[in-house]
Amino acid sequence: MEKEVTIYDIAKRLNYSPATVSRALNDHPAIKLDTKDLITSMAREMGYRSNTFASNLRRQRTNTIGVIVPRLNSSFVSSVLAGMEKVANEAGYNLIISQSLESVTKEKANTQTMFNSRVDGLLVSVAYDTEDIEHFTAFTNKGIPLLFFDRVIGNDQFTSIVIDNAKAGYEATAHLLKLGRRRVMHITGNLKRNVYADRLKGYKQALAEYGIPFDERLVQVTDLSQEVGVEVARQITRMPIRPDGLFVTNDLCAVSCMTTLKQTGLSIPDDVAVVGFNNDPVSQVVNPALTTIHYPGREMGEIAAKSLINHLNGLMDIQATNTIILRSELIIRGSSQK
Amino acid sequence: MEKEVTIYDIAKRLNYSPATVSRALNDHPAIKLDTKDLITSMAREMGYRSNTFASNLRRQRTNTIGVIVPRLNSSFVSSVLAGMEKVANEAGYNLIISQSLESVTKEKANTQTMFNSRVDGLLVSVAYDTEDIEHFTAFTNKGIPLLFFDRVIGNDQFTSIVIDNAKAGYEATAHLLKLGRRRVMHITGNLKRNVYADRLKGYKQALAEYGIPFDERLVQVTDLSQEVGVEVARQITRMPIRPDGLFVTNDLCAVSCMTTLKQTGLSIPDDVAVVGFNNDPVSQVVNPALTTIHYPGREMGEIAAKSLINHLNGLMDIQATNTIILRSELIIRGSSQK
DNA sequence: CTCTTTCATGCAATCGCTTGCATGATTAGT
DNA sequence: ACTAATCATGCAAGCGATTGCATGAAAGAG
Repeated sequence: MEKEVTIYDIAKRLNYSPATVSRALNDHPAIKLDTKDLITSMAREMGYRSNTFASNLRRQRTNTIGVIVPRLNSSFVSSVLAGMEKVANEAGYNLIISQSLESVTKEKANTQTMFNSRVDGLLVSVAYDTEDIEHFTAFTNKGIPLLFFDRVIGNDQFTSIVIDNAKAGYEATAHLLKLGRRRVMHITGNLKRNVYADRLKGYKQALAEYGIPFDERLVQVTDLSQEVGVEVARQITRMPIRPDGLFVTNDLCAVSCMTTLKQTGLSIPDDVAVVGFNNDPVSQVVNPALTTIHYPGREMGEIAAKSLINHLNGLMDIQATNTIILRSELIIRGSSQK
Repeated sequence: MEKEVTIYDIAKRLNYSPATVSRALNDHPAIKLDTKDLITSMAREMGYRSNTFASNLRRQRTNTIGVIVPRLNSSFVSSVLAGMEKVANEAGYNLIISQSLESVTKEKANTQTMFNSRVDGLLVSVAYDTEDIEHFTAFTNKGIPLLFFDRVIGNDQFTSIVIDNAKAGYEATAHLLKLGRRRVMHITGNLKRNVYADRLKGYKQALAEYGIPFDERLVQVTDLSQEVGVEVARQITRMPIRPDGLFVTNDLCAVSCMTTLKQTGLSIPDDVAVVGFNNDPVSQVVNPALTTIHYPGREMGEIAAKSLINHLNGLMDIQATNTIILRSELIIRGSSQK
């Protein structure tokens, strides 16, 4: 176990003061070029590594961004994180990531941890049952920037990055209606979450536009799990008048529903045309391939991280921006159209 | 923007010394219970939050674990991370996560960052093209525990957490042979990686056991991407004597290969029986469902994190353990057997 | 050749917390 | 009642890097 090398060691060795060493290492303009070279090369030679804590302690900054997501093991979330990590890493920031497991309680605990870790900023996609945002006020009080993505909180004081969920919901539904479907069922999640509420809005709007009365029995609020898909399929087969279209706001759930429907002898898309959401890898491999909404996860992650970092570096003020909307896209595949 | 509360503020307010406050907050046995209560409640009242940097700086410890994975957006990796996060969080550790994007260069950079961030320990799954492990010696020199999982480096000085890839490879292949298949093709990844080398070993062993000569033309080393799957399918259709079995060491690749084969009119499993690897969600939804090896990602993450943390807390010495092998399992589905 | 700038560097305080050692106050032991 | 042991707390020295201000030397001005 070697001893840790500090700027004092370098200073002593070269007969400079620690101050000069510190400045040289940070490329301070007041230091002669020769000196800088000398110091940096000696630092390398001695195996110096800067002590982030001492530095953070002194400058009151951490170069760390906190990320809170509902769950880590989802294809969408991992794309988002991949995007964030890339951007953050390039900008010299670290990411500390935690999952709320869809519970506010855990979300609050995580928020507190992030707060204590003194992250420079926070990126959040809220849990399934988050209602208020009090646990984030600590951040705003301290002026720590906070940015919501995907699952956002409808609140003017925070910047959000989302797709136009209403438009996506509209397009998904309109697509089915355009194909002549008239009884379109809609399976979605907790309507407190913007993403689901907005998609429902789009669904209703499309119905209205096609002159079809809204039937609330065709809308089901669920947890969008794979089990729910199976359950819904069973219900459908038992219904006296079956829906001829199905818009599920999650691909995994849509797929499990679709395959169950197929097993019971229904034909996709003839009997029921299905549209999912997210463009999860499964949507492409299922048979027939699932029509879905492409959700730009990676881009969302990149933009979220970039916005936050730009703000931190004073290049941009996210307070000024209220909402950033990314482009989403309907991808038509075999589950809705031959 | 409020001012930050420190233990000095609390001390002054209660007429104690900062030392006592510090001890009380850390539940030190030498402090009277009354005093502790008094101090903790005052801390809460004043909105105190401990300064991790000052603390880390002083104790030379970070309570942070670094994780380096090849890529974030894979179903397997996200399960692993989910497991790690859960365990780490419960034990009061933070995770800082970065991806090598399958490049040693980036892996080295990430390693350096982790080193500078002074993580207490490191969990690594190496990149596709990592050859040597010199970039990790800095850790061993400093006595920072290092633990490899999944993609490990065959080196005695490090602890590894893996599944028995040879056994899994054997079972996958033997399954196909047991079904009467005689020309089993094997699509795999870089043989420098233990996971692929071992699976190949298992493949060979099964062949030997069934008295089938090894034919190296039936083994292809690829990057296991979805494109490769398509490519391989094309090759197969062009082959004069087609394989009747296919063992692909990645579900996504297997699935894209399988669907392409189906498109060209071949029947699965009649013409070609397919076995994948990982039990990725896609394996269940594809038609026919893909026979695969269940890879316990979540468990692997949990065990990796737990082992590291136990080691850090002195409850266990990972130096003593060389390899931890998790149970994997062949899941037989329609792609190999009706 | 003297006086003012400019340049390169050093001094020393500071960030907030931890901890070995010292100390005074209780309590226990005989 | 007197000494020893125990307890609760305080003192002060760090941990390593940063930075406003000061300083001595070199360069430029007249």
